[in-house]
Amino acid sequence: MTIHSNDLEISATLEKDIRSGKYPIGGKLPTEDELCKLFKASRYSVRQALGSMVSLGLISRHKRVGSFVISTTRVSQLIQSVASIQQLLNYPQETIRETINSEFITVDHDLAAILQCTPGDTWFHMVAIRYPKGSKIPLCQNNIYILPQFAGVVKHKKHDQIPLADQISEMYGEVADTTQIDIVATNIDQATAKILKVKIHSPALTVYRRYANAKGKIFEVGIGVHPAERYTYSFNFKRGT
Amino acid sequence: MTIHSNDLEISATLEKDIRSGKYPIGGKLPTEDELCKLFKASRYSVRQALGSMVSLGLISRHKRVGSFVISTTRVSQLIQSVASIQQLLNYPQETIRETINSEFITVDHDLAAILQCTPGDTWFHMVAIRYPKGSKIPLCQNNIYILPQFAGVVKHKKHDQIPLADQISEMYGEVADTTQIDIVATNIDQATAKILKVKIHSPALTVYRRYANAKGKIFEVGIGVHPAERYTYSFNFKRGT
DNA sequence: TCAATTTAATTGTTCGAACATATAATGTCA
DNA sequence: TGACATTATATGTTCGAACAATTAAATTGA
Repeated sequence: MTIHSNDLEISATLEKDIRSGKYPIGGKLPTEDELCKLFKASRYSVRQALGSMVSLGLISRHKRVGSFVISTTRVSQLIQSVASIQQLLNYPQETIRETINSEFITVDHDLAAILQCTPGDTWFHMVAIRYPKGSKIPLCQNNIYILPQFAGVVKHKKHDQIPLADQISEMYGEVADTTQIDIVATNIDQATAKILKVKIHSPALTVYRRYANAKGKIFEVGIGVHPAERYTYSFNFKRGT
Repeated sequence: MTIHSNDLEISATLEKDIRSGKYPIGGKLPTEDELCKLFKASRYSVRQALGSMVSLGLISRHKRVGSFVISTTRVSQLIQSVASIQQLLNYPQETIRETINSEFITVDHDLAAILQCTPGDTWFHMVAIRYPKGSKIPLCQNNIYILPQFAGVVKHKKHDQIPLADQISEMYGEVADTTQIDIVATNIDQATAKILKVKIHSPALTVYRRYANAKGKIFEVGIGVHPAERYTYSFNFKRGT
């Protein structure tokens, strides 16, 4: 293609040499200068090549020291990425959340384990039902617990339309850095069965969502109970790099 | 820090200008040459800056045309990434898979919907039970379907220890490009209840895993039935960029 | 011997220049 | 008018050079 030897040729050759064992794991690659002479290329191209190998997880580089082989194969990861917290739950677009109760509570022993906090702490508790738009059949029951300082979200004008975590982010600047999701199979108890209009003990998917900020502090926990036939948790992974 | 104006200053300034509306969405940034004069920097630094803005999802660039603003805020995504297919199921490290049956089958109408193939196709079907190491209590029952040309995996020496998808990748070079996971709550039927040593109709988590190659062709489908109290599907997301 | 200082090797950043490449816009000709 | 060729323009790639920054190793000194 081009008249110069380029960064792609260089990294491809080095990658081959690493796989072949010429540069073993833990071994040191030639310095940039040596590679320039080896490939008759400029330092620019050599550095482009080495840079791409770093991002592929093949080598690491250190000032004053050099480049070292850390793997013979590219790190290839399966990645799921979602644009918003709402997508994590992949509800059909058009669903409505209706809050049926909200109050400040004192955390007991059992709840403390779920919220990963200390018994006696105060949290704000909301119970909500989610319906498909225009339908009377509830999709799920949601128990939502948030730190008391964020209780003001109930006054948000679009309160019932956008996810609570987004409201908290918008109103208080507390942003979900990590989101942990646990999914378990359960039987629906009597009280919930009545709300969801299903038979008692029918199977359900219960989804725990824990939102934590960058410091690891959990500020919202949602517990969704979904009748089995009304909800499938579904997602997919794509191989990266 | 440095005596030159650098790529970070340039991209920071441009990002600010985009947020302030100086360069609105859909608008065109100055050309590289103009930016060089504007920032009194070399084209190298300008291009570094523009490159980073592309990867942040702020602008797009086109030869002969220029750079265009596509967003006023960085794309910030929640990302789950796993290193291996095994982690997708997050079984405890030490579990054993025992194959209790394997045969070639002809796909009927119902199964065709699950395998997303045509009724009458031939697949290879295996039934396996997974146990915690040293225990007699089964963790789950697995129905695994693979394309017939990969049936040779049963002869693999470590057959019962490494994930099937990894074996197929190793023996046949067919690699999972995308993996779709569907999770539903179910009741355990009589036959499965006996195998898993639980009461009939007790709740279970059923996990469908569909592995497809880069062309989108599904080559393995696994259906795992996990008694509720023995398994929780759990994962977490971290905010990217 | 050991701590502080200096040296030197290597990667990191930036520059100016040249040429390659893609393509929108323009021009040409039947 | 419309198909085809040409041109101009902006981005894409590579070069050689200079200096900055970091830090392992060597040197120095008490």
